[in-house]
Amino acid sequence: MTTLSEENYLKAIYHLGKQGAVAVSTNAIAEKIESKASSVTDMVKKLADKNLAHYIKYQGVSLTNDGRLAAALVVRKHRLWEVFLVENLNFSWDEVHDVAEQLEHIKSLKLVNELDAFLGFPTHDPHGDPIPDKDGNYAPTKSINILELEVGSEGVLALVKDSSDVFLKYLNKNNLALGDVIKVLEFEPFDDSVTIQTKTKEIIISKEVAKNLYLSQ
Amino acid sequence: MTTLSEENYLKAIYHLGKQGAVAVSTNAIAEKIESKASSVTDMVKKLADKNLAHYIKYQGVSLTNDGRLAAALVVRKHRLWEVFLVENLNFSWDEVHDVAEQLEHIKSLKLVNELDAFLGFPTHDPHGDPIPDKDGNYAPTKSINILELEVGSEGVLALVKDSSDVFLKYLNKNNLALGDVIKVLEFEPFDDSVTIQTKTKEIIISKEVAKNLYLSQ
DNA sequence: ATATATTTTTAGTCAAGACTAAAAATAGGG
DNA sequence: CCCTATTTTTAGTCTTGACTAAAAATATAT
Repeated sequence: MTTLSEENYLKAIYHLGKQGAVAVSTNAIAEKIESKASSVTDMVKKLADKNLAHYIKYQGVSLTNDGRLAAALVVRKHRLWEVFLVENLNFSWDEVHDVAEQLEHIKSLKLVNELDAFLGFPTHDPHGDPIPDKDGNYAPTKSINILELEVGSEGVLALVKDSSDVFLKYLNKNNLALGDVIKVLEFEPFDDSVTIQTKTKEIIISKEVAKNLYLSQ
Repeated sequence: MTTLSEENYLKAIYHLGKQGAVAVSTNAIAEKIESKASSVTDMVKKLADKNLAHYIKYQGVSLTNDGRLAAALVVRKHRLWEVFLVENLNFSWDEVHDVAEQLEHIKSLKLVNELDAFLGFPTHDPHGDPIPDKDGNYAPTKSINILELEVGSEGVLALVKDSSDVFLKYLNKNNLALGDVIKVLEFEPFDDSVTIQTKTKEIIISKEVAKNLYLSQ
């Protein structure tokens, strides 16, 4: 059985592992989890003892199959609860994170799977992130970042990578939501900002914003 | 902010306080919570420091107004989640306890209150226990124990006091559920067993069982 | 009323998980 | 290739919440 703290480390390694790196560094985990490298070293040894992680001193960490499945289950729970909060309890997409962060640690296989069924087996959470199935798998996402599109192309806003409430509130303010049709009108070479056509108006978004918006076509 | 452990102590004192006693004994709490008296002493001091409990050495513990409200909120959450599990996630009444025991510690006022609304503001959980409102209050229950009825009187099964899965499974096996009409047919003086008419058949229940069944009329 | 039994508290440990400061290993630049 | 900067680990502490064993207070019984 995994503790709450172990689950948070597994999740951090899981997410960091997704973005390329074969082995994740102690410091990267510490930063993600807002703790210190020394604490990470301790915990990572424990995960290795439990056969949840591969760990070689000074060489970084990666998940074992067991560890990856455990992490995926936490992510699955997190995202299913987010759907529940938005669809059934009138939460908005910028309010769900902290609560889902707690709910993801509730231990009951029946609970997760019944919740999944109750929600109609959703494939994505309110931010467009994919929901892993019981075995930790999900269909590879094919959405593409705005910065990689051609001028004139359009698509549907399918994923926002940053789920912080500051960013989501920015999107709310600009009337941008998942499912909206967006058209790329112009790239500005000076600062990499992008002019886009939203469902209500034309707006200029900075590179930092554009980096977090993914469209499906 | 209360910790998970503090909340469990508050809940124990709250429940023990309901059954009469003005001040609850260290040993009683230890037994309820399956810990040791010495651990209870430590925690109770902490609760007193936080103004959640009144505590006099060797004299027992009681809750302050703040403590009682905090405890009632935990109970409120526990019972609301039980309703959700049974009504929406296909849990049966003997499966909900362990999961609700975890869910009751999720911290989010919005979550509790939205859940309450989603469920249609239920007044009782699946075992017939009353659900406290936001302020910790609930209508006094007027159901009466089977052992206090007259022969020939009947009522609706409104509350089962023991919510352990062993007991609930016994009731399932005998086809007894909340809302069923039950008639008292005979009291046996030798062992205080009771013959009752259920919706399907006549059965004899032991004193131990009868003690836990409450009818409303 | 005093001796004994029971309950409660105190004192001292322990494990989990986090931290700081210092030591060790690795990486990078000249 | 060596010297320095950075990263990672180790060693030692701290806090929370629990425990055991011993001491202190209270309750009970003759």
